[in-house]
Amino acid sequence: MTTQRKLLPRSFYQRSPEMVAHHLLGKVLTHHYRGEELSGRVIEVEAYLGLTDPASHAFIGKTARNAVLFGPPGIAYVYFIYGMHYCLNVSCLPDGEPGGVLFRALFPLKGLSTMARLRGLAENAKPKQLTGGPGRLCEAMGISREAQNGIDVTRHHSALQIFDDGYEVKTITATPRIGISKAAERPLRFLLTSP
DNA sequence: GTGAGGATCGTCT
DNA sequence: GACGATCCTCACA
Repeated sequence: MTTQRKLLPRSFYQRSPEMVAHHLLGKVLTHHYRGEELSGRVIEVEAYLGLTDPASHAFIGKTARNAVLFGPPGIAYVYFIYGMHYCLNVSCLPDGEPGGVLFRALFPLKGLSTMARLRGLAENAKPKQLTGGPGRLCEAMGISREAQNGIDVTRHHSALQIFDDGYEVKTITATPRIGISKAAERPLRFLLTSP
């Protein structure tokens, strides 16, 4: 089971957000936080298509906030929402074409006690309480806009990276996206049914 | 167990 | 000046 883990290359992200979202399930998100490794398996994501998707931040055109989505693929896009939460995305498609994938939930693997502390929870907190939700997983992983927006997740020395550890994905379920008001009916949310 | 409402601020009009 | 790719708490059943 413990095969060598491989850092996902930029070409992995240079595809449509739907494809990238689909293939990101089961991969491992890792953040080097103050000398400690925090990591979790990706179990829920959503695709945001760009100029053709009214729910996407990129739909309105390029602005200071969403510039990362219009840049090269494989870059972390972190934004602040509702005055209290951060959400983590990774950019997709070639340079110049906007698109991204939102990380909605992880299954925590390493650094559980640090995650619990960052979330303000007890050591024995359930995975869902720790990293089940876009805002929660950012808090648990120590991710903020100032520090992580614009980071290249395909570089070997990046604080934020995504690996393939050989985990075999069994069943993927597609459902409508959560918490949006426009184009809410499109099935662009993907999740693993058995982590 | 389920549902309503509040917190709180960066970003765009 | 309005609103949002959310989360938490507190009623009520």
